[in-house]
Amino acid sequence: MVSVKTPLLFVASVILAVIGFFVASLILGEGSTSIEKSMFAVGVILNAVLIFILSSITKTTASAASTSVTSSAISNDDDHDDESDEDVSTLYVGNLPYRANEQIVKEHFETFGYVRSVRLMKDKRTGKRKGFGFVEVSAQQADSMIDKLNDSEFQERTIKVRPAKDKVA
DNA sequence: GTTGAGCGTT
Repeated sequence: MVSVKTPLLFVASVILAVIGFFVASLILGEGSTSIEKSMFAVGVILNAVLIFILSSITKTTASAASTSVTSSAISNDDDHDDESDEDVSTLYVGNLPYRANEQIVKEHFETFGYVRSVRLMKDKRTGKRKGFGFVEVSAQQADSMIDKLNDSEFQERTIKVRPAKDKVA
């Protein structure tokens, strides 16, 4: 946002400084020193900064409409996490075997209902699975799937299935 | 290549 407009401010300041320097040469006359001309140019730069701040505040308000239009065009999430169509609820599943991947977990959950997506949490550094994850299922079948899958056997382990905290649509 | 209670990611 600001980082995009910062080069513009720099270029504008330089241009205005050059213009201000020559304007100062005309106004102040031949007897003026280069310091006086430079001070005039500094004043022009400060004006440019002030105009930039005011315009940025104005564009922040004005860009709200254009941003909403742009964001609607940007928000084309082609991923599998598009929740705009289905009514899904996220389930927390814990005590998973480390060797279980997302595909086998999804297949196991699909035996009891619709599964939107499966995300098994991994360590950010090593990338190894941490033994729990989140499964987005149909909100209509969520309670039924929890009842069927919680404390059930999966890969020689008793998994825990509960409604996920926070991020609930 | 190991471990075992846990509520995360863009």
